[in-house]
Amino acid sequence: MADGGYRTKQKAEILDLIGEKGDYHFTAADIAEMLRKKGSGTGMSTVYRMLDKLTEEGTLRRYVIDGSSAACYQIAMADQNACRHHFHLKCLNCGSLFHVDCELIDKLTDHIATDHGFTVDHSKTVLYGYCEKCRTAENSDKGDLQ
Amino acid sequence: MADGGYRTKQKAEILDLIGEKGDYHFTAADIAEMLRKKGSGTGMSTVYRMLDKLTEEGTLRRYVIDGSSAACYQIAMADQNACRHHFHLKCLNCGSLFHVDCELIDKLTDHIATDHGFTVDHSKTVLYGYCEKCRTAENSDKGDLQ
DNA sequence: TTGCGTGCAAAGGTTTTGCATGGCA
DNA sequence: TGCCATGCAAAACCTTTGCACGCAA
Repeated sequence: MADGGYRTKQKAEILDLIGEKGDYHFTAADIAEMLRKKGSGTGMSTVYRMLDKLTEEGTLRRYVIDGSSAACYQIAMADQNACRHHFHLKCLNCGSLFHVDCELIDKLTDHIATDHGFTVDHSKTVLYGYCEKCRTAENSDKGDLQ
Repeated sequence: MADGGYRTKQKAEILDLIGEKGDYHFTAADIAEMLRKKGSGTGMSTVYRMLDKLTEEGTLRRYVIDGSSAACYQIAMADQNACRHHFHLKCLNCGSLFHVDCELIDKLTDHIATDHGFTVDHSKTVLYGYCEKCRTAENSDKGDLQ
């Protein structure tokens, strides 16, 4: 952890929880709640300050998913290349977020860059649609729960 | 305007201002300020309610650009059918929205549906990144101006 | 000891909601 | 006349900030 500052209990706890999340995304509130459940007295502002710092350092990545008000964080993959094959699918019905590794996205990215002169940033991009479970339900029930 | 409700002065004013923005994006606060400058007494909640409704109708598209706190809106020009083979590319730097027709999107869509069990809705999906003009600028100037 | 890190509470900004009133059809 | 639309203010939310205290180095 490229963390220049002091080593504190709170930092360790937060980093631990982030590690637990692994490849999965989380919000500041998620971390705060997990801390609370663990009996830690760590406050909201500390969580935000840590997440901010880690994001600036490049350890985390921050993104805002359309529709939700709170920002999501996720461990940043080591380098750009690792992230190139990674994209996010969000179900408009149940709200699930899927992480998919796929080489086809690479082709698409290259094509867009080459033929359309646009560099796609997959860390900021989310594909919206309907997951398998909700695919059928979509037709009958149009109630949006984002 | 596929607006099922009543025709009111406020609606007309807001739609007018949105029209003035043309292809360009704006926030709720932008609209509110423009209204204020025009001497309109239209309130914030009315603006939000209109933007919400127009977004639901598909007339507008809503984005949350990473880093900024307020949501952006922009006229969604094309209809569902036209958008099927259609990418939306939004530049994170200059805010331009590009519409790109490309057969590769079909391959990607099919692949995701078949192999990942997820139906992508392209009318709701925007790929974020940097356009040709901003691509070089991004490297030299890392200061985010969203 | 130095000064970063933390906790609490308050402030800030954006968006939503409740409720009474106003205006369109 | 019915019912949607509006305005205002308050609330809800997420996030940031100020300040005093605690703790790592």
